[in-house]
Amino acid sequence: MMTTSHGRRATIRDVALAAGVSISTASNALNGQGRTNAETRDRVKHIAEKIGFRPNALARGLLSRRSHSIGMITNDTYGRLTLPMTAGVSEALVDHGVSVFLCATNNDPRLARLHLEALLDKQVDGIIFTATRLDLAPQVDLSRLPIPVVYAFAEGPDTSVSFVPDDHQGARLAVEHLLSLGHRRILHITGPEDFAAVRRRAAAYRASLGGEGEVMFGPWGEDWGHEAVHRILTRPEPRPDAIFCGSDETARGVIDALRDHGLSVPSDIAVVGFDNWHVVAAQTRPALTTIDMGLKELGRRAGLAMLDLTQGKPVASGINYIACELVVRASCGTDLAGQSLMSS
Amino acid sequence: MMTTSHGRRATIRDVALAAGVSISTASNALNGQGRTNAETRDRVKHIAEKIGFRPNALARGLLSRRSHSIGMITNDTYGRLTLPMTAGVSEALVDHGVSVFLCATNNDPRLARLHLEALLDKQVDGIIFTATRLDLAPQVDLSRLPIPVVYAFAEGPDTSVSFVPDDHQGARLAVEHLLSLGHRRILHITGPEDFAAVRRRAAAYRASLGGEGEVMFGPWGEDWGHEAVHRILTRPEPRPDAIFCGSDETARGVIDALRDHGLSVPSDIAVVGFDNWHVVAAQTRPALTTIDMGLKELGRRAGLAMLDLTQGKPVASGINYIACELVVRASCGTDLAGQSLMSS
DNA sequence: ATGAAATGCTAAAACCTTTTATCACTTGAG
DNA sequence: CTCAAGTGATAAAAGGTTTTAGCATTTCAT
Repeated sequence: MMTTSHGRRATIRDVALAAGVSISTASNALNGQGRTNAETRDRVKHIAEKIGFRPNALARGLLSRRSHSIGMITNDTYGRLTLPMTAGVSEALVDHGVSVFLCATNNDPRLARLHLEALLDKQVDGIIFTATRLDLAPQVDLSRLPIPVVYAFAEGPDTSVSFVPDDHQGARLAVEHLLSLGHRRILHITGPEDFAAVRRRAAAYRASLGGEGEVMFGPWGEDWGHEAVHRILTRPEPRPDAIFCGSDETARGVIDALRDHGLSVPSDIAVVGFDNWHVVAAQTRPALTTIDMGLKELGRRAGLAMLDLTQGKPVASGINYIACELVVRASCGTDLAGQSLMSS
Repeated sequence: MMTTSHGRRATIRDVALAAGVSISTASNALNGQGRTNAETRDRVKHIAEKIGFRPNALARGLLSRRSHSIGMITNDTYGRLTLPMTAGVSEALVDHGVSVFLCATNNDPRLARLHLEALLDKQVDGIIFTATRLDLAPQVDLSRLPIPVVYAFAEGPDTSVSFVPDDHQGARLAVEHLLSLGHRRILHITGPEDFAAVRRRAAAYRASLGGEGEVMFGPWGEDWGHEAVHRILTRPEPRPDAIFCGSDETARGVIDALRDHGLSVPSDIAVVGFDNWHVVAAQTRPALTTIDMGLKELGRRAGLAMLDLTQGKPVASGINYIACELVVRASCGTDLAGQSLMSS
């Protein structure tokens, strides 16, 4: 990183001086604007490169009214959801010179307001709001801002642009995978019913089974998996041959409980999870077949939408559902095993 | 958020116009600089508040050469370590109007360079480098930057300022907890020896046992926990009465394996982990007693150091070790149980 | 040879704020 | 009554960039 003799970063003034041209000519040459002699242009560019000139984004932003930075507001201090999404946003934008301010509000309205004010003062080109839960509202009013707002893993008002995982499609993917492996008595053990995502997954599960099926709602966490398994094994009805879980944690609890009861996964009962939370899914024994919500892709999409918005391009408002993916590990048997089971 | 009639954000010009004073007077009044009549000052302030004036940080930064933003560069896409630290940094700085750019490099040198250039262009006041591993070097050269660099959960060159968890003290905490509960044959099952943190924890473990003890190095993950337990249970020597694990994941594997072998935790063997990674530690059965590295506090400290550096205050270079904390859950028995065991 | 058009460059304004130097005016002391 | 000091306000410069309008100069067609 070169600097001029007086220690500061090289400015376009230094370039102009060294090239023996005016500041405007230097600017024109570097940006390909106006009428410039090819020879002059090359000379200026060469000198700029030599002394390591890079335009001051503050000055540029002041003039263009675009700071090339956006704010991301999250209530997540833990990181499981936010960081993959932020990485996706950032990845989509860094090639366009846009950087991302990350603001963790910790669910504190005061902090949220403080962060928002700082972002607006810094003239961010837009704001992406993210939550740990689809149906969680921001702690500050984002509806009357003079800049575009995009919701990622959150649902904004109808007129806004939102990106959320396609829970419906994801749940269908899970159930259809089980069906394709020949399972018919599929149970759904999931989280609390007041979560929007939980209700959607349950609805899709029922739809995939033609309206049949049984859903057990409960708290998040492994304990509920244990508890739910205990309940179904101590009742008379026929046992399920597969369990679709609303989260990887629940699935892990379920699998551990099944083992404790002497049942083997996947040969006695197949299990599929939801989240593809690596630390849980990969470490479960057997490793968990589960649904990946594509958070990084979701972030990337949100970032691209933001880019269009800041460039004045029209973006369709409403909710964009990002497709989930099935990640096959061992807890349902492999696809091959499934095939042979079908053909036998 | 009020705006002027022409739609843009209110500027100090609007304030001056509305108050019937010059721009300089308005600025002086708002900032308490220069000589200003008390009555004028109040009037200007009142009007500024009324029309919702907030100074443009870009213009201000251009003049003061302080952008009131810093960059945070991480190679972590997963978030377990980075987000708590970022939240800590952000929390320490938001009250001073400083915002944080988060840059996930995904371990890609090209991306790292791109991010760094964008940060420098935006005139960030400093950069905090973070890694998922203490002994991981940045993918770009940070040693010749014109702005201060702080290392968080990473060790920079001698002349720089670094913050890392006190692995030594943390490991001692774990071993001493086990000793205080009456355990004497304490085994250490941990990660790969080429990790700096692993070697430190192992050294502290040995030191706490007066140079005795046995360390089993292996890969991270639960599998290694299973494998290690299998080894020690199939050999003739006397069994350990406690196991100190180098990570919560390993600890979970250990506990599960012990249960599989018919041993009970904590009554047969006590187990303590390292990380306090909530999803693992809280869900393990029994819930894991473990060491918390205080990542948020580490981030806060790094943020405060950065604040001092950007204000030209001297900051001692070198490595700052942040104290770990013991989090008691159930896998060693409770402290009370320990007390009664000692007194019996 | 002459007017029009094209070419290459530059001065100046604009973005918004803070600070410095300066001006006009009042007050108080001698 | 005069001079010095103090008071309250302001014009202008500075920070770094881009863009607009304009100025010479050259080229070309007539």
